[in-house]
Amino acid sequence: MSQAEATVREDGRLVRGEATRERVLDAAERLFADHGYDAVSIRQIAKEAEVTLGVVGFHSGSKEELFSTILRRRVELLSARRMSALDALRHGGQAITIRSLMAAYINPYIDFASAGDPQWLAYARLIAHLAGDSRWYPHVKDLYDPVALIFLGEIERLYPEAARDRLAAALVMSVAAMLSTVASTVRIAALASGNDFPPADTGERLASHRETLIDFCTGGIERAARG
Amino acid sequence: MSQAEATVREDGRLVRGEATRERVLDAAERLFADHGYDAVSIRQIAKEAEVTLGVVGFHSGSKEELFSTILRRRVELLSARRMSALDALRHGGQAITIRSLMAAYINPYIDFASAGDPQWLAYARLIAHLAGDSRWYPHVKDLYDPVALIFLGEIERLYPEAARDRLAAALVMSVAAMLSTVASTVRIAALASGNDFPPADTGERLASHRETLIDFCTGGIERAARG
DNA sequence: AAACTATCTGTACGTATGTATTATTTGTCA
DNA sequence: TGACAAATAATACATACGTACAGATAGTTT
Repeated sequence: MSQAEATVREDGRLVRGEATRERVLDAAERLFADHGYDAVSIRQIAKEAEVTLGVVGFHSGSKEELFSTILRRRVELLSARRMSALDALRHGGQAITIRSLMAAYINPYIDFASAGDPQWLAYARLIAHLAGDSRWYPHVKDLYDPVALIFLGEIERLYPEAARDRLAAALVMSVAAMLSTVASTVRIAALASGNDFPPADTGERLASHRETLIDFCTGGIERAARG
Repeated sequence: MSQAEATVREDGRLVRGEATRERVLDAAERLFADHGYDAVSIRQIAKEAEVTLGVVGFHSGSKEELFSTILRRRVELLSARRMSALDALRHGGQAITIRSLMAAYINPYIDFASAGDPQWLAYARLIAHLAGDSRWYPHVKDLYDPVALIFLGEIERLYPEAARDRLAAALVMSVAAMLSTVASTVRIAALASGNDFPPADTGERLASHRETLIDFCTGGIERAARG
């Protein structure tokens, strides 16, 4: 198990060792996002974090615990943003549309990923790795499905006549589209320009694809629901 | 480099060693699809193929060459199906629609993945791993982008007023939705049913999501193009 | 200041990895 | 049938891996 659960003390300064712990988590987050879980060694993480090997284990336990910690570290904030956006829709007076619903789900993710914080961008790209590997599905189920289920419920209210598994499939497809937008800005640019490796300013490009993504998911779900 | 380029000889029987080579490729294909490139060792592949360690290297060269070979092995057939479906549209008399276009792109993939051949299903799931890892982008660019670019050209002809990078983004999103449908049948079923791990009959479930997928991509691109 | 404990260093262990190499077998063809 | 080459087996090698642990260090508390 990982030690050091507390984060800040009363005077606001970090608890002893907490800064180190966060450097380790940040480094691991970046590396896992770049290369995936298995291609990254604890020694690489230690070097990236400018820390000795033992420190990684001390602060983060085993490699799987470290990965799980990274996943959990930001999910709460992401889920909270999504839920508060949804609550704003629910109590906004106007009727909920599928577009406003998808915007409430997608915008927090794109906001965090494109705001300039490289760690949030890394986290966003890291999540994209989870989709392809059924090994992480238990984590996905725990961390991301609860909110997804709530949004799925809202979608069902919009299309009461549509089959539930069609809507569920369409939502999963929307999530895949969202994740791929973050993971594949390079491919999008390459396809659009014909050039091989256009310069990578991921943050800006992401923001520029936000509307396209929301439109795409909106139209996709609408059409999938219609049948 | 891998030896044994020939496949069959005049009498139709396999060239000596070719059966072994295919067992190795099949085993590696399954394992890579299940666990990803880095989580699979050459020894596991050898064991799965019921072959000694040296045989893998003899027939398939290095691990990266083996992976590349697996990717290349089926792409030609997949691309050919897509192109002939597109040609049928072009010379079919009727006007091309975005839905028929997406069906031409998606159907061959879903056909292969759901027809019951476990190796094609493995290949289909393997491709889903490529999207998240920029390390394989050069292969994606060589193997899959050429056909994707042709379809992108057709999409542009349908929406001449739409920005090209919006259409490119929408196409990449469609591909992501397609891949996730194969990779995430479990998650779809879990979200739809509320149960944790519904029984996995991936082939059938895949086929049942075909229309939803095509509808989703159709509606998504339509809406993304409209802006 | 002294005792204490969280944090960090350095190193070691056992195992697994990708690849190369050397024998041995097996099929093929002159 | 005998020679040759392709195919398979067996082993070795250097390196990297995840993890554990004993000792040193430095903040904190009494």
